[in-house]
Amino acid sequence: MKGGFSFEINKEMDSTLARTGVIKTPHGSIQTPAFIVVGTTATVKAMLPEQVREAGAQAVLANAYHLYLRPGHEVVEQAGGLSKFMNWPEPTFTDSGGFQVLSLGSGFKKVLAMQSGQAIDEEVIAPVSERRAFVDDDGVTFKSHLDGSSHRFTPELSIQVQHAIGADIMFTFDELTSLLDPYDYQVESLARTHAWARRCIAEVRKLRKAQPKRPYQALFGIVQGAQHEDLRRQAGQFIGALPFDGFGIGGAIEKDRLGEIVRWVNEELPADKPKHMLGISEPDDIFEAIASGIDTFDCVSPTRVARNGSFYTYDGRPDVNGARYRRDFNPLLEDCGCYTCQHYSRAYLRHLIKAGERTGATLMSIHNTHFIIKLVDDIRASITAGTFLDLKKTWLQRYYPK
RNA sequence: GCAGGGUUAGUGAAGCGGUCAAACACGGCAGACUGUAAAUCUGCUGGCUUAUGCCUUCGCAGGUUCGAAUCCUGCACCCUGCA
Repeated sequence: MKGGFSFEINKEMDSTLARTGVIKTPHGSIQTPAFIVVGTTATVKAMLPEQVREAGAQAVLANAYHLYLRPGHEVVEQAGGLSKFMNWPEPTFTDSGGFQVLSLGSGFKKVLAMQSGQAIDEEVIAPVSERRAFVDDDGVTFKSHLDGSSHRFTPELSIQVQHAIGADIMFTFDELTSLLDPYDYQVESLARTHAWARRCIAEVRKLRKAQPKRPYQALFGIVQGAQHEDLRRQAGQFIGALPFDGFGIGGAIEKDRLGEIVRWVNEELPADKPKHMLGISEPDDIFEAIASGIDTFDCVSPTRVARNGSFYTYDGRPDVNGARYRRDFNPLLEDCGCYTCQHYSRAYLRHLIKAGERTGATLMSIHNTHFIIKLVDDIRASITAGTFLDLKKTWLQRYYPK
């Protein structure tokens, strides 16, 4: 226990790296493995905090870059911190803004999906003239997506912003590369991310010393290295040797090799600290990540996809906009315990989404969030019961039929 | 009754002799979405289809022309003025 933060492992599997545990933070505990719902701008899009809670969420992850731009991290600080500001009295995380190095930089306007074997052409990396984020060794210059104004993020500023926002768990400022960046660039970028990790630690020490009465805010170091085993292991060793409270595994990962890559990293990282995987939530990825030692993970997908009409079922992820649902008065998923499925039909939800009614986004988000959290709850229970591998096999066979 | 204006694909609306199966918007259909520039984006949207291909379409009927959604005549309906 360090100032209200701790991680305790309850059950470890023999045959895989999967485990259950509890992360304790000043705002409460997280039973792991856990899906952390994304609330980028201090709100889970289209959902009230009560609905997020009722869907089973234990924690929310917001974004430093977005809150720095609007409303300003100092506003969140003055409000009493993220939890109080957004009326989410449970644990919170903040991402460092590292993702925006890619999404506004070389990945600007590009699909950042973790697909392998796709056609590789110039279209996949944004030309420099179109980018809104530019990296150098000291930091990143962003052009705001809101008004085009220039902003400079450094590891120090990211930590200052995250500290002001007041999340229980912060991440180091890292550079997220594209899978398509050449090896030489991955090496260069990794060195930069490592230098930044040290600077983040120095900065957080300074802030803790200056404000000793604040609730403890944990800092997780991020491991990069793309799809290269040597780089991933090197990164795991380097970041793992630094005094972080936990770790984030991020960056470009070929979907098919997710489990393998996470295993490399987790073999290098200290086993007794929590591991967060950034940006995943597809069922197969969830099973792979957890089997490879991941304790928590976050993703925009369940809520983003919900707003566009897709909903999770045990048999895949169809789209309610389909004409076949026009007169389908069944719930999205039979026997689903979520509020949406208890009260609304596919026909109604299809109508709401088609009509652009915000309630549609809300109800769809409730279902998808509930579904993914329920899946992770079931996985957690299966690890405890020793049936994880059975669940993994039967669940995935049904969801992804050949 | 007189004088103008109008009638284009599911809807609205461009086009005003050939390059028009007909811009564009919406709607419809299908697909995408993995640390949220995402209530967004992409494709298709007369029929048949492998098609640089054929067939049927621009109120209705007829005509001019090598060629008409585009010009002329008649008819039908709608709108605006004046009666």
